[in-house]
Amino acid sequence: MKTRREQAEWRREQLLDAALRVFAGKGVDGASVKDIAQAAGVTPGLLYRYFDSKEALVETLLAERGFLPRLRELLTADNRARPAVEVLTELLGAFDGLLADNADLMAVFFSATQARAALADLVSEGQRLIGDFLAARVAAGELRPHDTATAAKTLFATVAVGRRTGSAVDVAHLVELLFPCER
Amino acid sequence: MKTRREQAEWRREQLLDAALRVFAGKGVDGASVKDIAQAAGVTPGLLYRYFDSKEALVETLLAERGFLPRLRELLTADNRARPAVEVLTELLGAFDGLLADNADLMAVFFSATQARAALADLVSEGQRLIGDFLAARVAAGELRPHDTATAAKTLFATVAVGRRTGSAVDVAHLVELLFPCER
Amino acid sequence: MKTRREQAEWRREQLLDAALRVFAGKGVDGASVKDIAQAAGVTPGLLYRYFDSKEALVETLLAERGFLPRLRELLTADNRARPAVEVLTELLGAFDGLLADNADLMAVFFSATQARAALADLVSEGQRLIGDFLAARVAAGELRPHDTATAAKTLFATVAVGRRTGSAVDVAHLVELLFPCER
Amino acid sequence: MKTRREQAEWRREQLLDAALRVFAGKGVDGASVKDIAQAAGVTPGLLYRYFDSKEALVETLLAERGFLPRLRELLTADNRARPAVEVLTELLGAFDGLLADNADLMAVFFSATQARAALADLVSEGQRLIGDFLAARVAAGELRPHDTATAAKTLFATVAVGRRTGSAVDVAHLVELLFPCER
DNA sequence: GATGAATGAGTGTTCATTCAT
DNA sequence: TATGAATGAACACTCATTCAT
Repeated sequence: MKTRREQAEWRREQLLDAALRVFAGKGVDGASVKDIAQAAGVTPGLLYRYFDSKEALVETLLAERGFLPRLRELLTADNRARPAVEVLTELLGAFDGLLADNADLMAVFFSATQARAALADLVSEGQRLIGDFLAARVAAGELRPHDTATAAKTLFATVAVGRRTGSAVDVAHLVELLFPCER
Repeated sequence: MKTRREQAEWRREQLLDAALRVFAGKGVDGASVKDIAQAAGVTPGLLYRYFDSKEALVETLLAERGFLPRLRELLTADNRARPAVEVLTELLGAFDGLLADNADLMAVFFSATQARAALADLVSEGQRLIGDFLAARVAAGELRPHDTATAAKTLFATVAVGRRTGSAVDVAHLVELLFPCER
Repeated sequence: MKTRREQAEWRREQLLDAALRVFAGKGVDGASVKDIAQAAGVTPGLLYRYFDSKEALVETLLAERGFLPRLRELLTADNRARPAVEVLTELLGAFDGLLADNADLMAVFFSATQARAALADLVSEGQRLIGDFLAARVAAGELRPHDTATAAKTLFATVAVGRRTGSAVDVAHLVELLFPCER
Repeated sequence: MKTRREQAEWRREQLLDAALRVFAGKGVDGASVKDIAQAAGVTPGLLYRYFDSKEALVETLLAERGFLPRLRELLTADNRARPAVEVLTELLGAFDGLLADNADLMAVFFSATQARAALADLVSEGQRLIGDFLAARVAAGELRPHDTATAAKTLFATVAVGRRTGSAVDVAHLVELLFPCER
């Protein structure tokens, strides 16, 4: 037996779930509030008890369901004891999985006309985190000195575009390609 | 004095121009037929003499204004006589410029929900062309044998995401990073 | 400590107060049940324990808060001993004050589409009462015989329109104007 | 056979007619755009080719159908050669007729929450015009000096309230009442 | 070739009202 | 007694589209 509080929280999440699904399928502009409500099995009016407007719903979705936090966790884990190439391979694999798990959210990012800033933030944050990791390994003498910023961008972009365009990337090959002397 | 035929062709192009501009700014779903007509300085009704529907307009736009032809030109130019790294650097620079020149079209691709297939085609074609180029050079002994497909994906993706997220890529660094032993 | 009965009565009055305020500000159609509930510091649902519908609330408001009773008191006070002009001046002043005190209610009357009958009743009752007063004074020989009905209408209307349009009436001047020979 | 221009003008007037009728019947807030469109025998969407919004429609109605212009004509006619009382009687009769002819518009004025300023303007303009007329006659020695401003308010208000509440005023009696010595 | 009047289905949003808690 | 989740119908307004002119 749910308390009222729990029920409300559950409904909110349910609406966000439905919105994510519908937005991913039809695009933010292409999806109607009615579509979302139907996907959630409720009336359109109810949506407005939980979100001020369709726009507010989109923003909430991007803010609460963004995977930046999880990305941050992933990249800041303590892995100083392991070889850089191993960690990198694992990292990119995990990132790729993250994108796969959040394909819908990716689509929302790309379709939301006003959310470009959020998209740019996401990408640059990811690049910065990977760049920091690489720089640390260079400083430790483990990786050859090179342009870590560009390397980070390259890694991130390759995985992301692979996901976006539906052609998965062979992560092991990618790392080997970018760090050939570490064999 | 234009012939009837020329006038019609001119108006068609004008409408496509306007559509490209407006779609890029507001997204395909966010832009109305009225918006496009206004941008072209005509009445919405006129649009239907040239295109069957808004949807048909989008499809025509993607089909006729796609920059794949120009990308193909770029990559198939005869450059066997020049060093691979030099050609690659020039190539990626030109590709970056192509994306910059067609920022509007990129935005349409990303915003058009049904255009994912077209987008994937675009990307994979580009990757294939670059991949072929790299493979030829490996075969010629000029580049070290490596995973050319992944390298192509990487190059393409890095430039594209750089454009998409507004953070330009230093192409020279990128090539140097991917082909360090070629100096 | 209030009894249950008292508490209910108090809440009812509180809701009517809030409704009067909100209706006056936004008009009957322009005000929502939510607006009224918020003004009363309760939930919309609660309103339906005290009134059957929004419409019923309006009707109750008009019926219970109408100032006809007070107008009647005012005009039927025993003032046979005082000069007519003095009484009239005082009377109109009091009426003017009554309208001022009930500006909100006036606004409700004017905005409630279905309340025209009530408005007409209010006005004609007022006119009748003033008319009776004037007639009595004519009969007593204190005022010159004239059309007392028209005089009553005139007095009443002038004060009411002054209130409605925000331009107060100088009651003393008005009486002097209508009964010039009594100086 | 109507030209396009004429047809458009005709439709605009037809929509204003319908709006006036519907607003008068249901009040401005109580009437929906659909109601008005139905009354005009068209689709709601069409209304927006002629007016920017419902609010704009109300404003246009008040501005274009206001009877102040006709009131002004009435009161500024050259009547210096005729006795004041005769002119006054005719004037008030005409004004009364004007209100009768525009009963719907009166209702709109009274029901439009935001149009109070317009109402006040209407009333004060009317009062000013009658006041000027009276003052001129006083200056000419035709009427006894008295408070012409209050007299004007009184005349105007009496007729207006009579119309508003459905109880017509006997204009002749009213003039006789206010100017008894002129007989 | 081009216009713009007109439509019907849709949009996001608000509202009066109900009822389990 | 009082809440607030939920609804269904309505709202003002926009849109893609048609067609007589």
